[in-house]
This record gives sequence, C-alpha cells and structure tokens, in this order.
Amino acid sequence: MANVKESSTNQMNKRLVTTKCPVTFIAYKMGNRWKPLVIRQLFSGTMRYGELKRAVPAISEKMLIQTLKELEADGIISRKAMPIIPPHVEYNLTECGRDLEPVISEMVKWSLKYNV
Amino acid sequence: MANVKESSTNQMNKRLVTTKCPVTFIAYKMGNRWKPLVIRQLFSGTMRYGELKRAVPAISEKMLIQTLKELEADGIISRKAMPIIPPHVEYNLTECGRDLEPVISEMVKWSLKYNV
DNA sequence: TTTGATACACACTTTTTGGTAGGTACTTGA
DNA sequence: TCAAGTACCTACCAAAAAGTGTGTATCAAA
Repeated sequence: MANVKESSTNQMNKRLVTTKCPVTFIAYKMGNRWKPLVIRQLFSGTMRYGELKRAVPAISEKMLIQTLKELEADGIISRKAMPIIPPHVEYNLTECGRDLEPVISEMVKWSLKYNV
Repeated sequence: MANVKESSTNQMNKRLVTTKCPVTFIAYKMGNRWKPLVIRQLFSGTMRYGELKRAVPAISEKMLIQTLKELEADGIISRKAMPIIPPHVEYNLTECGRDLEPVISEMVKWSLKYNV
C-alpha cells in the first residue's frame, strides 16, 4: 500500500509468517489500529464515507481511506461510487467480511473477560 | 516495552482504541508478528526457551525474548526459572492464554476459508 | 462571492516495530 | 584450555505504521 521494500528481511519474515500461520494471516488482514472499528461500523449495514468518518471521530481522513482501500483490496469490504456531484460513495461488507463475525465475537468474549 | 512516547498522538490513539474496542484490545495483545507462533507452540504444553527458539527458527533471539516478556507482562504466559547452572527456564500458557483457544480456532477457520 | 459539503490524494514528519550484531555468566565435556 | 550450551541483554539501525497539513473538483446555498 505505502512504500514497501519487498526485499527487506522484515517483508520476508512477514510473508513467511502470514503464509505459515493462519492466525498471523488474519491478524494482518484485520488486526491493525483502525480496521476493527471500521468493520464493526459496517456490521450494522451500508455506510457512506462521511458517515464512517463521523462514527470513528478520532481517525484521520488519511487513515480512514487507507484503511478502506486495504479492506477493499483484501476483499473484506466493497465500494460503490455513484457518479454524481457531490460524490456519493457507499461501503459494505462482502461475504468474506461478514464471515469475520464469529471471529470477532470470540475476540470480544475474551476481551470482556480479561479487560477492565 | 521499548521507548514509547506516552504523550504522542499515536499512543493516545492506541489507548483510545484499545480501551474503546475489545477487538483492537485483543489484537494488540496477540496480533503482532511472532506472538501467535509462540502461543501456538505453547498450546501443546510446557516449553523451554531453547525449544521455542528451535520451533520458530526464523525468529531472532531479541524478538523471541521480547515476545515472551510481553506475553508474560500481559498474563498470557508464565515463566518458571530453575535456579541452576546452566539455566533452565520453562514457559507455559496461563488460564488467560489457554482461553485464547476458541478465538484462535475461529481465526484459523476464517483463514483456511479465505487463504490460498 | 464566499462558504460548506462531498470524497478523496499527496508530501512530509514523527513514532514505533523489527532486525543485526555484538556481549554477559557459568559449567561441562574434549 | 578452549569450545559449546544455557538463557538472556544492549546499542544501534532500517523499515514500516501512523499522524499532520495541504490541495483537488464540483455543486448548492447563503
């Protein structure tokens, strides 16, 4: 997405680890700072870019679109842009994204048990 | 763990996000590069430092102890050091760590469905 | 005519993570 | 006496992630 040095040991290890371990694989798909928050919003249905922005107020616009682009590239969400002015863009979970529900629900269970 | 600037926006957002979102909370606990691999090893029982090193060959010693220290600090694993020479140190999952099993199993399911 | 809303894009800097390469202490076996 | 095994620790550097600030086009309302 943003300036990756494919030849670095870091990237080699990342590839190694994500191909050898299913947990690390999914962790890289949905485990960074903002992805879970965006995914969670979309569980309740279609949302526009601006709605997402307001729903996750602490996120910067850069991180929001970056997150959305990555999720889209990974097939977790879909993007539908209406060719009108002013622009109107809708985001949705794909089937793959909706399949994250049981994963997320187990994560929430654990967190509620061991979090404050 | 290593040189964190508590006052940065980065850290503030991290705190915000991990306290407000249970998914992000657990993601930070077990979702970085090496933690899942180490945790997985320990699912099969007690292991010594050197055994873990051999079981996860690509990991550097620095990352291995760093990973172990963090998991220990988070109460996910326990460390037992025998006061003998040469040293003998055993690592184990705590109850909290073992409770990651259902989470991990859901993650694996998703990964196997959507991975190559 | 300026402002606001829409949904971004891009250059730049700060902060964090991960990797490299060395060293520690102590003992046993060759 | 020299190497090997045990379980680490530390300083340093490269790379990635996250954050800041500005700019884009188009239209409608004030």
